[in-house]
Amino acid sequence: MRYSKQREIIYNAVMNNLVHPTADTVYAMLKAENPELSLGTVYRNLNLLAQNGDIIKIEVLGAADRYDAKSMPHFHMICTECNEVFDIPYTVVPENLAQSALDATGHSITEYDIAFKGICKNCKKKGE
Amino acid sequence: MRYSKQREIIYNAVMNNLVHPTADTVYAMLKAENPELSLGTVYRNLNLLAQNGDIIKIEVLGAADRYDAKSMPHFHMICTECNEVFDIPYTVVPENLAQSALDATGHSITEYDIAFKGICKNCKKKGE
DNA sequence: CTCATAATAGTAATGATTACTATTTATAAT
DNA sequence: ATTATAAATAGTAATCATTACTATTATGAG
Repeated sequence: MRYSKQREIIYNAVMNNLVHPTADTVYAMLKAENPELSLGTVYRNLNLLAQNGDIIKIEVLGAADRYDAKSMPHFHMICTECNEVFDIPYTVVPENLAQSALDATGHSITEYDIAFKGICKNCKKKGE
Repeated sequence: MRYSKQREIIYNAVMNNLVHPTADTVYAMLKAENPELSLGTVYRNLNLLAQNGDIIKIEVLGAADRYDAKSMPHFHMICTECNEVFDIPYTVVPENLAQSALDATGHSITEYDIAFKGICKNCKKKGE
């Protein structure tokens, strides 16, 4: 893979971002400083970086995909009030889940993802 | 909600279908016998029926939503070989998952869905 | 420095789904 | 039964996230 300035700034944008940005968010963040940047380039590089394992891609039901700095594997929860995405540690799910499913159905599970929905800590506090 | 012939045949199509059809599949199934049927009508009624609790809507990451006859709550697994969707019983997941997540993060989980991927029983047999 | 080709910008296309609007139709009231 | 009203439809256009396409630019090996 050849170096490109665009890929570098896209990678940095994801790494330095606290929230879990969508492709469009990354594009908007960078467009001001890089007016010639193309949305297609953002998509292509985010997917390349995710394939490479440099960042991770979070697929969200019925909404735009989000990208995240690479870290421990974890699940995600989307807050139904503020629409922010939060991390849920891997450890909340028992390790034998795939095995349980195999035992129950005969189908071999190679991967699974859990999409949590709820009210985040912050919104709960506000609501009181 | 007022009666409509279209809603009736759409409902029956889902109930009598063994697989988990997409809106487009339902449309294709019915179009031959009902040439004036509109795809928008299929979508609207599938969603109405799902809201009503008469059928269930299965949201699939990166693919068209699927609909299913109402039954015990359960999760779904999509086979990466044949793309068919199979049921995974609710019981493979421990009941306290939402509570574990709350304990670990402070966020209140109101619902969650698990998307399983793997190789189904049938494809596994074929592969041998 | 030169050249092959990877990566880009900009735009068009895609696919699932929803929105819109004129027309049709179910059903409650006359 | 007739009519009136509002819900439902057909058909089409619009939306939104994403990918595909193509001419141009730029990386980096030789």
